[in-house]
Amino acid sequence: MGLDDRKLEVLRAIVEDYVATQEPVGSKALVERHQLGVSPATVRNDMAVLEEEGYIQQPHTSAGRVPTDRGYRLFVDRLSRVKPLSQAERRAIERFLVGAVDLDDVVHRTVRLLAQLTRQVAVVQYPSLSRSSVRHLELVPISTTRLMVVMIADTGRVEQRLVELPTPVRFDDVTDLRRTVNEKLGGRRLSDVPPLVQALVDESSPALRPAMSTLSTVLLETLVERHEERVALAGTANLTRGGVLDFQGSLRPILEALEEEVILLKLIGEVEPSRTRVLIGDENEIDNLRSASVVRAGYGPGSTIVGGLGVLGPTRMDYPGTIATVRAVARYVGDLLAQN
Amino acid sequence: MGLDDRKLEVLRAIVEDYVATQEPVGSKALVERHQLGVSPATVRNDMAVLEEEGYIQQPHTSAGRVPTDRGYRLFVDRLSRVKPLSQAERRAIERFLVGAVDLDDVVHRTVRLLAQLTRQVAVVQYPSLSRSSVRHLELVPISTTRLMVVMIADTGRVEQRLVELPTPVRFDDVTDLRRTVNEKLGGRRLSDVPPLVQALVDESSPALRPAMSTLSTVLLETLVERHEERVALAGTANLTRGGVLDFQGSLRPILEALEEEVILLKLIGEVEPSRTRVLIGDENEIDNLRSASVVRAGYGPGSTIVGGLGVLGPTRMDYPGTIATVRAVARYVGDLLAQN
DNA sequence: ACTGGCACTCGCTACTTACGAGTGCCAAGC
DNA sequence: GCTTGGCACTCGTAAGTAGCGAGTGCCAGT
Repeated sequence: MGLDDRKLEVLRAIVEDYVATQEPVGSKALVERHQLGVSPATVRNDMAVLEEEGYIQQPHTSAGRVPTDRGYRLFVDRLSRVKPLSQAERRAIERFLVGAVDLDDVVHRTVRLLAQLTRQVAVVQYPSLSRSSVRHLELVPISTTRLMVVMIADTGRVEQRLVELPTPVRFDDVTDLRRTVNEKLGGRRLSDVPPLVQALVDESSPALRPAMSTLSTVLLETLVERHEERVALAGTANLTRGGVLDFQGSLRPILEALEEEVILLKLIGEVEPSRTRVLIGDENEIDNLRSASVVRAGYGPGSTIVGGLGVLGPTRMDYPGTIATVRAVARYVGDLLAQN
Repeated sequence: MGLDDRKLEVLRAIVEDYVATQEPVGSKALVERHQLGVSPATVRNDMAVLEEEGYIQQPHTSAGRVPTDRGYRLFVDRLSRVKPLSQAERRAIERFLVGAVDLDDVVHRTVRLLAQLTRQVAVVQYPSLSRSSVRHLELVPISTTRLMVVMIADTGRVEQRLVELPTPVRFDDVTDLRRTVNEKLGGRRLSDVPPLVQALVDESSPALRPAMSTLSTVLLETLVERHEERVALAGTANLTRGGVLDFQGSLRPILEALEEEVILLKLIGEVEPSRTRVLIGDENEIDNLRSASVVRAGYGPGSTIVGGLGVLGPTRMDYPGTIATVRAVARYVGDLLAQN
């Protein structure tokens, strides 16, 4: 498959023009807007080859060409030049993130920032508990048979949950329980907690065993099984930009997918070390999102990764710009977390 | 304005048919589908009057009639028969809400339930802090200059926030601080807290005064100013039902409004004692939502109200059904909270 | 290998026509 | 005096037609 330099150049031009205008691009317009140094007829021949190879496509016989998912993929992998952030963007990021008081605050600001900068739907995963360690476990007696357990992770995540005890406990008992769980679990990675829990019960004094038993069940539920992961979402209104043309006619499936936390996690949470990842249309595993693209990156203090963030938009998307923004925001957030 | 019984009956029929079919309803169809006992011509005369009074409207000269906001209002106020919940709905509510472990859990389940039952966008406000009392304030030392303050309200709300202290404190100091704040603030209504805070600082020992000072600033910020109120949202995908016909062409403004927590609060949070409230189209204060209707109710244990919940949908909405559902869900949630 | 020329395709717009649902009005009837 | 059947009228929608033009593929010439 002979894709010489000019053909690649033509593909790049098609992608750029189509992204900018949202209209199928023809040979004549291409030659006019880019300095390709050849005639429309030549471009047409190149386009015919590109179409044969599946990189572009005609919506109807007598229309211009539109990139296919495969075309975007090639563009992203080999043709897109890195687009440095504008000064304004850098400033926006800093202004937005400075003054966050809280992990919650950081996450919310970040997700809104991302949505605003990319003009797309933004998703930010909270630092994953499975990649966090227990900093402290606090037990707050609410009544003699009720405890509020608060887990504070080194990533700043805080989870709390009410525990209904089978037997009443006294104040001193709570102190006991608190000391025990912190001794055993403090500093541990969340993912290492489950096997330790049984020991927790075994080693506690007989009188406290029932209490410790329910307590540890709840701990497991809360920390490992249930809201293990959380996400924040913003910018759904951006889906309506560009008419209903993107997303093959209906926002329905997209909105439905975005309602499911599980799906968002799958989308944004499966980050591999330090790479920015782009999923284009069909490459997406979720059926409802086959007409969308995702750009995601991992973030975390230093070079470790504690969570993912990214955006979702039409396949017809400004990839270079979006990738640059997502990457930059991920880095800023990582730095911010490192300061704690 | 002579709106005799038959005219009202005609209006009701128009609303019901239009809601069901989404199409302007004509005199002939009306007579066929409802037993009005009169001829189409008579109905036409009635419709002319109803139109003159502003209750209905013709999209175009030669089309049937469509209710106006005013028409829906009259319908809701005087014409709609209460529609009892189906057995299936009752069961759904119970099944959905049983087994909630947590306030967060309750709110999330509720909002999804509401969205599913009404097939509309659902909004649930967390129990308002301003209507809550402090049950307990926990201070967890993270380092010598850092505290995690956790506030547990009687409504189940839990708020936490990291505090950066100006001076290092020892473990005993934290115990002191904890005792003091709980003595002064425990059991107080959140709305009564601000005036008490100054006393808190004044009465603490000189050594702890700087720490107490920042602590109380943060308390004020967290409890009163900042996330004072929170909301959960679900069912945005339901906006796409019925084409883009509802909402005068674009989902844009709606989605934008739903992104703003402040707006959601205004929408759902301003509940007055025990009444279910319906806002139709223009009655809505938020410009972006002028083409939508809101049905909301307050909820809380017993007859007190701690928060609001409701749904948002097209003005062309099944009001009786929606009202019944919102009311029922509010009651169930209230009962659930009462059990704590 | 590139280019200009050319016939061809086909979606889009504009225009016309036909249809029919729905109306308002009026004169007749209960 | 309300109700009713009749009837002319309006007007949005659907279907059909024509012309335009962007864009193409192909071919012969350089």
